[in-house]
Amino acid sequence: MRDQKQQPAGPGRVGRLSRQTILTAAQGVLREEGAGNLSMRRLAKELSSTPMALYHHVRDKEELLLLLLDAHAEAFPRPELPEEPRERLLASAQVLHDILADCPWIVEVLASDGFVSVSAMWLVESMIDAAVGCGLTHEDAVYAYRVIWYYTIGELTVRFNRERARGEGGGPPQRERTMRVLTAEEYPQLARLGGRWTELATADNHRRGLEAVVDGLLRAAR
Amino acid sequence: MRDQKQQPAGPGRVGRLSRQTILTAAQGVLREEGAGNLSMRRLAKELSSTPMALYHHVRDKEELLLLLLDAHAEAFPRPELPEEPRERLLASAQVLHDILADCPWIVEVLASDGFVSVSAMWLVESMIDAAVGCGLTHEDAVYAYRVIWYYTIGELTVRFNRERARGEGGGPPQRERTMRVLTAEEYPQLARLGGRWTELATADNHRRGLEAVVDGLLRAAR
DNA sequence: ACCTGAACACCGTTCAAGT
DNA sequence: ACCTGAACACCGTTCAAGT
Repeated sequence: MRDQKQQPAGPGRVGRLSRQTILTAAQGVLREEGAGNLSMRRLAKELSSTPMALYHHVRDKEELLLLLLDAHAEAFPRPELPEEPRERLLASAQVLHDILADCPWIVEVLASDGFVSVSAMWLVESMIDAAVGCGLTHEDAVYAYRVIWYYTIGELTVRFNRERARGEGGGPPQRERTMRVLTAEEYPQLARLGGRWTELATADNHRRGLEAVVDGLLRAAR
Repeated sequence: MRDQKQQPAGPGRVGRLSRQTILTAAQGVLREEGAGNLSMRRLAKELSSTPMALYHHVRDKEELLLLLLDAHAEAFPRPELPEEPRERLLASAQVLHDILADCPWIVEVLASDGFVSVSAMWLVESMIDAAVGCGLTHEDAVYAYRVIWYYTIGELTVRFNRERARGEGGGPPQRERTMRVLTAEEYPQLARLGGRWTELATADNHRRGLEAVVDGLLRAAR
């Protein structure tokens, strides 16, 4: 895990709290009450401690979230990847997506310019290698990774937000959320866009778009 | 603008406040102090009113943001679009991106499953029409729109977050933000990913990725 | 070094009352 | 109908002190 070296076994486990106990408690809150309820104060309460005690073990909330992401990525099963480059690129990107799909709370942390977790860099490497194997220059392969990254987090952002709007994930009581979606009254031409506007986004469809994106990125290769 | 019909000229302009004055004030705060400082309370102060007064004109903060997005989209110049379908699809998607690129504050509202602003539905239609013109079925064209939408908001999310991390956009005093980026110490293989990891994401590069995505989506057409 | 209590500077939103 | 004041139920983070 990230920062292993800074806290190998020396300081950090003298007092009641440690990075590890904090992380475990955070995972508990996430599991029981959802991402919307994970706050430094809630977490302190969970540990029968004070908010400030936490700041002795993590710099701030963002670091905590990064640590959680890293732990999640590390625990995620590492599937066998195909050898054939294009298949390998697709499979790696799919794993990346699947890792993140389990973490609605990373939306707050998606800030970063790429996948930040050390525990998942093997995936980034796998994707770039596969793209090079497909005939892209190294620079184009890095760029291809970025485009796939954008597509992935775009899909996830929309997905998580929709779930949140529907009240999944144990958020607060969830007052009636009218799902502010365009109505035919506001926008008469809506019908032209085809029905089932909202029902199209499932896991399968992520794969389908992923294939299109990848093929587009590889179209000029070799 | 959205909800024009609900407040044509009847109620809503009797008291000191109206949707319009609130929107104008919000645009001011956005311009002067950035998205991070736009709160219902800040806005009430700007209008020398109370937070609750606002709730008489907008349902909640989300509606306010949607209204702002819609006004922005409406004010955005509507460029001439090329006739040729592929070029038209590319150009429409680029305009969609450019409209949103001016609104760092929409990240909070990107919840929605597609572009929600009525004032910009012409773009969605343009994209879907162009995709059909390229030989996609209507259903595939709608799906293509979604993939492009994911790519677009993914790119924007990363872009805005990077800007925020760098302290642009008039946020709070911005304490030293060490830009929690992977270091070579944490991840020795970092060099393999190529330098200029962060410098690749500019407007030009959005276009380049967009072309790849579009070509991938159109690859099986006709 | 590790933890506590109190405080700072905020949020969005609701309730009950005023005009 | 429109607006106010006070309150509810929170945030992340800092400061000064304790052991």
